[in-house]
Amino acid sequence: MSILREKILLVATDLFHTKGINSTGVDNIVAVAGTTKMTLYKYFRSKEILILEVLEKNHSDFQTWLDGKLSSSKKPAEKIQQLFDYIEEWVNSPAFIGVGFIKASAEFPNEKDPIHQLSSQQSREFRQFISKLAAEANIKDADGLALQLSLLFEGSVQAEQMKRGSGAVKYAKKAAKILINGAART
Amino acid sequence: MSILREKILLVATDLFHTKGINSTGVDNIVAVAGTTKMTLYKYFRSKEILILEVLEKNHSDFQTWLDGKLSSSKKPAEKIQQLFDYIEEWVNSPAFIGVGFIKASAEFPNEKDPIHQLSSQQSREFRQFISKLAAEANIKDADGLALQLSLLFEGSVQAEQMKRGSGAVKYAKKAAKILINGAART
DNA sequence: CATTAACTATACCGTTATGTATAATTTATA
DNA sequence: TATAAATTATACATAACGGTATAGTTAATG
Repeated sequence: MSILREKILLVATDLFHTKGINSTGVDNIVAVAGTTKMTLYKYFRSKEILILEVLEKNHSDFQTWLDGKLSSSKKPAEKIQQLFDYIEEWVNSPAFIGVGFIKASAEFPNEKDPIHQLSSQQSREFRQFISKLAAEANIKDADGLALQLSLLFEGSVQAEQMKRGSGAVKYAKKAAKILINGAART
Repeated sequence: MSILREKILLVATDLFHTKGINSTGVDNIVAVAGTTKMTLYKYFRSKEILILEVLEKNHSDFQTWLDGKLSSSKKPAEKIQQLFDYIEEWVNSPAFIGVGFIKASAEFPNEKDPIHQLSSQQSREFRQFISKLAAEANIKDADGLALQLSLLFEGSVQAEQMKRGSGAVKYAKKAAKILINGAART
């Protein structure tokens, strides 16, 4: 609702990705967002809450975007085939800055940490999303294929983080097609 | 050479992985290592230098271990096939705590940062190592296959970081075999 | 116009961070 | 034992961190 709240979320998202989460202070965020700490703490009780909300927004935004893209294909078998086409489009878009739950799990390695737990949950949700696509395409070991495709996905994002413009997704896409076709035959 | 120097490197490695790099202070390191800051700063000019040395030791230790394992196989075609067997052994060993350059690149996203640059370099070196294995096994697109296998590797480590004992490597191994066999036929 | 809500400005608290200065103390070695 | 090197102990400097308190200011709304 509030314009400032949105702005803070937006700026935090950007700074977290370009500078790292722990290396981004709230002073830094409010300065870039053009507001003050009082306003930030009015909308977010703590920095941890802010981080969690940023993660949630990122993840739901991506899922919404991906759902929209995939909804154009009617046949399930086409959907899973096109998954990496859209991932490639997304990763190679100028707006791409990384995947929140991958970075967050590295900065908050403790499995008891709420931030780590949310990251882990989002990673699992994405894998289940792929598994559902695979199951609808009548692939027998849907979970197994989904796990493999998620490895390619996370590996690609990791590679892109190491070196922007690495072109890793192109090869991930090729690998994905091979794995999907292999799984479909069983 | 110095016993304290080794101890500091060991403790820093452990804390960086279990708590994160930016969340681990030098006070914390020296307390666990049973020494003082003066000694730490005698051996390492700055925390950044310490991080870089930890990364270098991690990487060379892993490469040395992997080289040793692979040297038992004489035939090149066997080596690339066994790569993920050893990766699985390594990831599932109790001593496994993660891959330094993956975490470091997440905590230091700026491509100009020396820590990020070293991470990126180590990731590239590992990929080239796989590529050499593939080339020796007479695989045509050795670089392409190496990239794909490295995606599976980094994705697996990422998955294991999200949830310890995920069993992701088992499926990465299966995927690797499919991709290797597919590439070998070309 | 008056009231209320949203927002800014600024100073501050306590803690922790990296890194250094200084002096005392242990350990090794000639 | 005398000397030098390694290590400890401790205090400190400086800065940044997350978070709060207080007061002032703007903007919307009845």
